[in-house]
Amino acid sequence: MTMQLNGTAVENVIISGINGVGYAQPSLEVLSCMACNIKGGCLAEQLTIAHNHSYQVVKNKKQLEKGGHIFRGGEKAKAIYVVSSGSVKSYVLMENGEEQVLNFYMPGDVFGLDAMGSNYYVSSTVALENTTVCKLPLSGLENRVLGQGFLNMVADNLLRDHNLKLMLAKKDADGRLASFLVDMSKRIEKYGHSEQEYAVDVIKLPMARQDIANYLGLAIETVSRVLRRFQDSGMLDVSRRKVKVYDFNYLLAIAGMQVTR
Amino acid sequence: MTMQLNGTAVENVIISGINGVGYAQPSLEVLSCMACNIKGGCLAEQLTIAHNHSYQVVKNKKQLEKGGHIFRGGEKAKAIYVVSSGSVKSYVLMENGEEQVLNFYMPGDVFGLDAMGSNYYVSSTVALENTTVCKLPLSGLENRVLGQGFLNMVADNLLRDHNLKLMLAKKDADGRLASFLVDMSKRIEKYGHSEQEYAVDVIKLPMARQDIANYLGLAIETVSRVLRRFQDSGMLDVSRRKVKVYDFNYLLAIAGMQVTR
DNA sequence: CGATAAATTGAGTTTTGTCAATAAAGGTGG
DNA sequence: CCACCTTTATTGACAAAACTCAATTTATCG
Repeated sequence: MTMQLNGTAVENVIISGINGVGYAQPSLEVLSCMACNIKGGCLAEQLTIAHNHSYQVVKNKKQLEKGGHIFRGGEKAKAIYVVSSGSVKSYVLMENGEEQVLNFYMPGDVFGLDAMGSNYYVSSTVALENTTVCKLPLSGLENRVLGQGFLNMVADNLLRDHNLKLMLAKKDADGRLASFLVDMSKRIEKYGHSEQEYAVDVIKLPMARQDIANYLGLAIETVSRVLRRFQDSGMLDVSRRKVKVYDFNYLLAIAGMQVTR
Repeated sequence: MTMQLNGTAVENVIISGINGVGYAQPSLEVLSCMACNIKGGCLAEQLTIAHNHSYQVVKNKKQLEKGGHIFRGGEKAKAIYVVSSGSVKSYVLMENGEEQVLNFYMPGDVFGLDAMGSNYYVSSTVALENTTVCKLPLSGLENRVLGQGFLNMVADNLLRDHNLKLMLAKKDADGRLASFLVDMSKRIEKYGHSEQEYAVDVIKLPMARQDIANYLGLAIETVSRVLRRFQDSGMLDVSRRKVKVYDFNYLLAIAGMQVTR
């Protein structure tokens, strides 16, 4: 069962760690890895396997409602998180009260890495929709043998940052929006939403226009206007938070260079 | 002795790994860790200590002339680097031939992390001045026990990226330049250049104006104009690549929020 | 169905980029 | 050591892009 408190449900799933096997508690599996829709390469699995010869592995699955915070900047903490379902944004509050969005996290993405170096989070994270995340305590992480999965994850995070830099340094708003849409499209299909509409390049944006604006360093009006210009060109169709892309190559051309592995 | 080839000098320093001690080859120490001016926390040391119970650790110290490349995007490689002295920039070439500068690396900074996840570098790196770097082969890294130093390093890299995002997302050029100067100032004093002029907030910029522009996503003319405006306000003095800061608090105010540990 | 929030659209202003010319610095060879 | 040349940086005038302010339309939620 789950406990409702402050809009989040917490369930501790304890898995006996005997050489990676032994997932034998069906009643607890509702929110555990077996039910997780992350296809392959979940960091939690990597850390579990690296760790399970001597300890039990505790995984905290948290369900969050839209708008619920996972953690806030300044909080003392030592854990990283994986998005299981839904989506998350991370941000910092500027001195003028505006928020700068640092990243969006989709299923399979790891966030909270900035706490690795210290005991405090620098950014805040909030669910953009009803979301499930998997909490991975960092205590003892420094003494574990880390798998290639961990290194890949770190590299992925750095690559994504590189891409965001390319987005932000790109001078015109068109390029930023195009890059953003290409990135979102890739990250959505990466974990294979099987609904039919995702097969025809339909991008479902979980975040508000203001979030996109704060992410790309643009005014919200500029985001609207660029999307309209894209639509008027016939390249895509925008209806609120659903973007149907008809000419993905053109979108790529406007986006320009992307850094990939 | 060092060998000159293509503007780079390569020296392999082999250190017998016996529980972290045993640095007993004085003739080889010229370019090795003992002579390294990185004060504390060099990643090379961290990896050495973690590794040296079973293998010899080979460190490749490379001397580069200004303009010499450490690696280029697309190259197959598995190594990360630490700046020992001098400075380095990383960049990617855009399809129009312009380069987007991704980062500047000062003594003690680790670069090349984006190769961790694959066998290929995505960015290119070049020395901004006469520079010494320390090469750390990545082969076998995934099976080592990683220390807190490694995690701190990764977290530092992510934090720096966060700060760059804040810089780039900041709408006005003044804020970007101020953030950039604050960041450079901090990173220079971090490793304590002992020359007197560094004590009075003198920032020696190792990169060209065009590099700053490509880094901040601005036109080179805008960089010049903003620096002149800063100078006209009396806050600082610019003479070519030397910036004397008289009112650091005012610079901080213009820079706005910075993410720190 | 109404109220609140989110998104779009328009008009005018500010900022930044582009193009072009000039100035200053650094390197090279006599 | 100096003159020349090349590179780097600065400055000005204009054009283009993006922001701000304001009003309107469209969703969302109770």
